[in-house]
Amino acid sequence: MTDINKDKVDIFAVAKRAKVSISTVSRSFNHPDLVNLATRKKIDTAVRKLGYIRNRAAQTMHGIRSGTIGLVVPTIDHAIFAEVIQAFSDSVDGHGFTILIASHGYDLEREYAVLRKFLEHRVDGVALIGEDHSEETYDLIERQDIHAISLWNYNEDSRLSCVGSDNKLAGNLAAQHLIDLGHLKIGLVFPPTVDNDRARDRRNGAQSVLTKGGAQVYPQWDIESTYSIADAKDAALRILKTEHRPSAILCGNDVLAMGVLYAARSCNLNIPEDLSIIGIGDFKGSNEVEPGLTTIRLPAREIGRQAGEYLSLSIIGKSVGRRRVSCNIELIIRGTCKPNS
Amino acid sequence: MTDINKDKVDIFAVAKRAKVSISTVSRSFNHPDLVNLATRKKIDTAVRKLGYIRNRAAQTMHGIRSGTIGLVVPTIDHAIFAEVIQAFSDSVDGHGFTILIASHGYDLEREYAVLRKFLEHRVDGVALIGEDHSEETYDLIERQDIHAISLWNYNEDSRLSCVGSDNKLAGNLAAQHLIDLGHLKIGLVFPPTVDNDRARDRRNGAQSVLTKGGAQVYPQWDIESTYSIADAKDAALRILKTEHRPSAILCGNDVLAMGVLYAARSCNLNIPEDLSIIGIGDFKGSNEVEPGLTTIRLPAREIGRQAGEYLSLSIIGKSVGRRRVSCNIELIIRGTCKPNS
DNA sequence: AATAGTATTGCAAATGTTTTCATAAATTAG
DNA sequence: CTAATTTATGAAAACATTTGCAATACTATT
Repeated sequence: MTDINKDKVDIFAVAKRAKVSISTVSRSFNHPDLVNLATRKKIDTAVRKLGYIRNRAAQTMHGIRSGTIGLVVPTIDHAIFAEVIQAFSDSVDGHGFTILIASHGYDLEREYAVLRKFLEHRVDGVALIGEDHSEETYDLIERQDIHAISLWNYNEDSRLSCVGSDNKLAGNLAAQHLIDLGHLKIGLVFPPTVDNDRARDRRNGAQSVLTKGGAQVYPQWDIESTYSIADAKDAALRILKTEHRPSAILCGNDVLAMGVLYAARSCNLNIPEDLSIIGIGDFKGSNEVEPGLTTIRLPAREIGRQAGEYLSLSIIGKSVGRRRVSCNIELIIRGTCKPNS
Repeated sequence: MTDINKDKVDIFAVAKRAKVSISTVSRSFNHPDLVNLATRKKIDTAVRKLGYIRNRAAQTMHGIRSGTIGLVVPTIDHAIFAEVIQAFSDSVDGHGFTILIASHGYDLEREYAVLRKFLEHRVDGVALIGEDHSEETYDLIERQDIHAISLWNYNEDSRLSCVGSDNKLAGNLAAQHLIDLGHLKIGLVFPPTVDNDRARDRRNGAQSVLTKGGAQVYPQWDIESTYSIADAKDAALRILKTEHRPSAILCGNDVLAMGVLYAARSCNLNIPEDLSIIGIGDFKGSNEVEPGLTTIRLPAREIGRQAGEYLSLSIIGKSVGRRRVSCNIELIIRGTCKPNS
């Protein structure tokens, strides 16, 4: 019986079967040019016959990179993050990295816990969403001196490298568009802004332009809604059912805007004749809905791609130092806004 | 200088600082009951001061589980998968597992490659979507004898354990509803069915009921659309603009149904008066759109949760053998279908 | 006070690789 | 034909842990 160690298929089994030493086997994987073609073929055959699969855990122990990148997001199940995650994944995949993913549900303590878990797995780098993180989290990243990047928001003073868009500017642009159209009675539908710098920046950006433009935002028109189309619809119904309603509603993102749009329709309001609506994000479907949603386009795929690219290169060592990348945003005019009469 | 090995913070550094042997440090992590409380405290302090983080790669080499689960999906950026992924992630997270994720873009060769990569990382288990996989993929899973599960589709003959819904039945139910309402001129909008058993099952399920019910599906009403609201809208416009159009359209999923709904609106057709639409899935927003989308609800979260639970337990060893779980689906009647006049 | 446990700790082997160094074989140059 | 290279391979140390076994120290019996 040649198969003494029955089923354990490790590098020894391969070496034995190919009648060479384990060094040669290892070399044939890592530096094939250093081993004879005939030998390599023998090894290859043995590998195939035995169904050998290399053990990265063992490799990682030599200071060799684990080939993994940790991605921590608030939640996977949001149109917006799903798109970023996909692009990020494709991008790092191209460099041979595998993604460890986890969500924290907007709980920064959980975010910290997830980060620690990732570090136990010796990820080569981590990507976080936005800039609101606990001090512990930032500390950990700095002490462990791990490659890290913040996605989605752009901030010239970011503590980490970042790839994202200027969310404050997004708020500015949306508000300015409404002001330019002559709207003065404006409603706001935003997600909770605590521990969420993206939403906060947009909101502040919008507010400042509105104030400057002389618009009124009555408190009862300023509502908070979780990131959910159902919630946003409910919330919007509350504003729209009153006699005294705004002529336009500015939404923190396109999902909320969709909710508002549906709410308007269920009140038999015509869009944009009876109400203007503007969103932020330009998600899938925003262009197809009738009428098409006027919004601020944030280049989700571009952000994910660039972030993945930068982080990969920075790990591989082809790029160093902090970098801050700002991805362009633009106003997309479709059918949900019209001049105030 | 006590810190000879400058920065390398491993179990030795901790041991030295706590003035105990590395065995004791290791034990204090893995079998705390076997080490004296005072010693444990010393170790704890050392760990904190040094910022030590355990190395799972080294642990994994002892046959200890890696604590990771590989999840391979066609794509992350689909409403439907995002929801399943989130639920699955939450579920396995509760058992201490971390997810490795990758997408293959409906390319089964890439799926195989991803699976191999995961196995190099010594994942404790893998989850795949559906039952269409290459023979190589099935082989690999069987030869490596790894815990595996197929999500999303239920099939009593599945080769792997599975947690999902009966997609054929979903097709049946959708078609039956239209038949029951007296529709006979029916259009079909489905995604490509090659290498996609879920879509294929739905389609076959729908077809068989339609045929039995005496409905007509003219070839020009039978269209294929990628999983995209934009594509579906375009496709639907082609049918709807003709004089001779169906009285109802059955869609392979809710995203496509949304596309059809928007297409109808842009043709100034009233839903459901001029056209009935039924989807499959019951995604977010399907309830909120006006009118609400009639559809077949597939319990995405439930599937993700149960799959995560089963796979975790099966890895931990609390459950064994193949299991096939069928998650209930139901017809959700909303506003997009009405009896044919 | 001696004996038998029991609680606590350390030593050393083991885990599956990679890599340095040394050695042997083959090739080339002189 | 010998010396000098070059090519190809193997032995053993290293990586960061866990764990079986042995040794020591303590506690409770009688």
